[in-house]
Amino acid sequence: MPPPSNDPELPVEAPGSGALAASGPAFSPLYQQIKGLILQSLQAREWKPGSAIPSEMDLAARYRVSQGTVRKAIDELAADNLVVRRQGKGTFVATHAEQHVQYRFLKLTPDNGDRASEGPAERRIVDCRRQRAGADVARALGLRAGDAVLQVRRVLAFVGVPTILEDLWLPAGPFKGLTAERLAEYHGTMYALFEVEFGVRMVRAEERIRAVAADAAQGALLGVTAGTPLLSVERIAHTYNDVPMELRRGLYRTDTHHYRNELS
Amino acid sequence: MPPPSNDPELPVEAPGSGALAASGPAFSPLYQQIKGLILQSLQAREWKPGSAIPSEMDLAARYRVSQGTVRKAIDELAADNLVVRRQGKGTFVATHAEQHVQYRFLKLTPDNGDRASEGPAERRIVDCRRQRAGADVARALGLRAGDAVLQVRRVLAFVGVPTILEDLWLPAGPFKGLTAERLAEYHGTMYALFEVEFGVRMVRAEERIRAVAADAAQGALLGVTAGTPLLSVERIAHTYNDVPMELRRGLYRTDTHHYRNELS
DNA sequence: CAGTGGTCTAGACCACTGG
DNA sequence: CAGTGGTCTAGACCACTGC
Repeated sequence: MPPPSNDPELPVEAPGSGALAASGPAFSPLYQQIKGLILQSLQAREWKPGSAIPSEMDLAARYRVSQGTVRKAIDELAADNLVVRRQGKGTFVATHAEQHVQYRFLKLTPDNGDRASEGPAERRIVDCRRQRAGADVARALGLRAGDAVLQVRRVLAFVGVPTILEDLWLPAGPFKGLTAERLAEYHGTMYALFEVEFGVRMVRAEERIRAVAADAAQGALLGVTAGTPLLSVERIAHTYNDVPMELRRGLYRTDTHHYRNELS
Repeated sequence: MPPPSNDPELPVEAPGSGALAASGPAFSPLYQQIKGLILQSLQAREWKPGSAIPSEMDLAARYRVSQGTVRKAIDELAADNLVVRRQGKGTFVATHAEQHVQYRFLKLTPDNGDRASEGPAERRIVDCRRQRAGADVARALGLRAGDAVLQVRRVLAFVGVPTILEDLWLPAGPFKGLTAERLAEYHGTMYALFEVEFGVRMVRAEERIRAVAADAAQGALLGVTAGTPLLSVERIAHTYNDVPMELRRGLYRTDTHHYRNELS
């Protein structure tokens, strides 16, 4: 088979033939384009979280490229945690539910032992209300001030000790129908619920961490005295295409737990 | 060319031919073995930090494998930040010096703008002494309690504001001759100095983060009142082969800066 | 222009999974 | 056993760098 040869179903081809305008089109390799196409199918929920996507051979046939090219595209999707490869079985759409790694975004770990040894966290929904976004929340979520948002407040406890106090803000549109009851009923992480009930899959997040002093109300909920140093973890979680879909502010007690991070 | 065909210079071949004992040898692909060989050369400083390693073709010839196999090995080394690829130029041994990313392991960022906009940190060595390792330090560094270690204390300031107070412990052996003077003289990050002066290249680190209250002495050095919440960042940095070579405990002011982390 | 890493293909074979 | 992802090869061509 001769090189790519502009087949149907293939998007534009960008390589450097022909005179280029200033700040040229910036060559994009084939496998990147394939990655983009697969990404579109993921966003469109053509394949559901947890289920298998077509085999590399099938995708190669669909896009009229070699298996190796599809492979490289999937390699990157797997590196981005959008997809999970399982030898002998297939490639699966990543999911927060049923994933070995529960609490994928929670980096708090008990000082001795791992999180698994603690058993599941005990969760208590303190509050869940609909309100209008302030300037900060609106900016973080890409909304306009005054747009409707849902605010959730909850406490997580480990082996009976309240350890995390979290406030979440979600855009009201995509999460229409979320109530304290549904949050309380659901068994599994919040992000799993978002996937299953609202079709919103969180893909990436960034956190800003600070040390703060607990105020009286926060102290009461966490069982510490006002003034106790706490870790403030402000997180913005994104769906596909880097669209922000959640603002979360956690206050972590760090007397028996710590935030663990790997650098390389 | 027929498959691998057991040439000289190649290490053992593990594939699944022949009867295997219980808990079998666990098949190791060729490119992993090549990666291991290149890693050995890196550790042996066969190629110095910042200089180029042989081209993929040369390495393929040296190890009697195809270019693609070398490529995959180097891909992983690059993903581990041990090596940097530069198209058209070659593949280079990664280095803390002369690296675009100054302060590769420092995740503290000003609340507005990036670290570059602040200009270089002002560094002040408070102390540098030789002492015996306590139990904690010994355990972290893989030494025995009582072994000689160097302790360094310093303060980093940004635009005139003292922001970080750090205590470091280093095994005395590999860092023989390190003094406050040499630390003060050196222009560049500490990890660059370790590379250049002592041949110790830090490759990976893990951090445990907590919120603590400043005591009087710490507050004085950082210009805050006792009791101010600070981020406590305990880091263990490793050289090749996951050998721990530094224990560092930083106290970060987070009134104008934050610890930034990406999750995926 | 030669040399480097980067992309793409095609085909063979291996390891793992499940029926 | 067939089907999947994983490895390895060989060769062609492309994009980037520097002389």
